[in-house]
Amino acid sequence: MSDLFAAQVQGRSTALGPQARVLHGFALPFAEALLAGIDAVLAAAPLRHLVTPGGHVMQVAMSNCGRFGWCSDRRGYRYDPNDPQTARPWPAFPPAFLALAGEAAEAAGFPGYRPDACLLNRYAPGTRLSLHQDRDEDDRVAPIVSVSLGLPATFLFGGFARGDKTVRVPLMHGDVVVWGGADRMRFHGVLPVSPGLHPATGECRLNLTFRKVR
DNA sequence: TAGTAGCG
DNA sequence: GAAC
Repeated sequence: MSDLFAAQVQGRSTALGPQARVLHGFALPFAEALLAGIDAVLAAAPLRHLVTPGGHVMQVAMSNCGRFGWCSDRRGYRYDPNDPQTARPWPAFPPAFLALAGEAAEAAGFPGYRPDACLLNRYAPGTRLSLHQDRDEDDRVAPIVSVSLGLPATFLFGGFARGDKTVRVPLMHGDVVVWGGADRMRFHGVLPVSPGLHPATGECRLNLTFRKVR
């Protein structure tokens, strides 16, 4: 068994790599505040389906909050301080977002985390996100903090080339995945979400992905 | 290659 | 899962 992917369970966390881990249930105490924050963000910056540079409509519905928002269109991927749909700045971080992101990062070995962007993803049943790298940030060392809410999903965590072997990580409501440093540029994705009904979110999975763009 | 179609 |  490879020690990189050995997935050693230590209490309520599972190692996916030297600087990548799953914090099981870490966001549960924050869930109510996070969901309220999501509602507020989406009221100002509605979910939308972005188009990839290849011209395909993404299955995941997205929005953003924070200083920068991740955007995609036929011209490429980028971070924009404004919502292209409204020409207005993205909503500020709800306070609970920053608290959770900082505490989760610290628990995973990244103290002093100060994200400046948060991508909101909504996965309806059947929705997937194909394997990719987060490579549009200037800072490629600061961790990604990914929070799962609602319906469960299977996270794919791979290597540094698309074709590398992937590990399947079951993620439930309240789980947080943190990867940075040497593991920051690993490919990752999400398998199609199975239909279901979750008390917190209804018929969908919600994901918050924090990044440090600058 | 933040995706799909199409074949084994 | 490989090819595009």
